[in-house]
Amino acid sequence: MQVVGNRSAVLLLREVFYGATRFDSLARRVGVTEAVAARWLKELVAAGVLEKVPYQEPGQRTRHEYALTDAGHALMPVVIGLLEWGAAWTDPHPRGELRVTHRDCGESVAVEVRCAAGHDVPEDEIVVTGRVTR
Amino acid sequence: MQVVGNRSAVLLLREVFYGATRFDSLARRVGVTEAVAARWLKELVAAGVLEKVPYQEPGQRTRHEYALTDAGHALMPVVIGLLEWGAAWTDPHPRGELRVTHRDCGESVAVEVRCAAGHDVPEDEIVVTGRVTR
DNA sequence: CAGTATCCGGTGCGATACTG
DNA sequence: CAGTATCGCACCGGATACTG
Repeated sequence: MQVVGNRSAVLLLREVFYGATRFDSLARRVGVTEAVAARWLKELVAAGVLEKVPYQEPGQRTRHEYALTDAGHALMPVVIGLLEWGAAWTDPHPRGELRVTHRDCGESVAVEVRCAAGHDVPEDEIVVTGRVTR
Repeated sequence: MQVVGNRSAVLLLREVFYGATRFDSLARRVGVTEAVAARWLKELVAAGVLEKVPYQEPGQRTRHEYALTDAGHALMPVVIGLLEWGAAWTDPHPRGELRVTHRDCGESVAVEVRCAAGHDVPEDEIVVTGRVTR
């Protein structure tokens, strides 16, 4: 929650997932000031979910882009789940159709809960153990 | 993000998922004051992810418990995904082993990204369309 | 057990301005 | 394009006290 307990941070993460990589674009798309974007990007880098990758376009000066680390990629199911939930349970299609699809077959993707044995696990078959109900 | 952009709110949601239902227990387990718990529980009820259900134990006075609505249940994959991520990428096992398992087979559960055609979708096969990269 | 009321310090963030 | 610096207000949330 230290990482993801903040609105702006999650929104920034989402934009990187969408494909935005540059500071300016991220700040504008999330709708925060540069100061705020700078702060949370720094925090996300410190938390190890984003990293600044330098790159060079021919004839251009060196730039760097924000990219997901392994830990960041591992968070994407959560982002996708949130996306899905928003689409299903909040006001419909704020603007413009957004689609998340499988490149190879064109079908839309969704998150599912499955067990290690491969079963689809409906929520009422989930058991949580090891925590005291004080 | 209005619903889930807040640390305490997500933590409260998690505790309900874990099985806590009563005000007192929720506040204590999340580690916030009653005032804070009251505020976010109210917000979560207003957002339609929790509801207060009255119940009666024989010989006891009427009480009510907080329960997940359909929208709340739909958020659980996100909570589970967060749980999983925390277990995999942050400091290990803060205290006490917590396990999330499939009741029918005992295997641990995880969230997976799949497409409507049933394929497992690795992250690099995910395509996001319909959003301008300004 | 289930909250409500008040006080008050910390922080999130917008606005604005400036730097390489 | 990629930030940093400062100001000021709104809001988050702890401590404490009180109610049904």
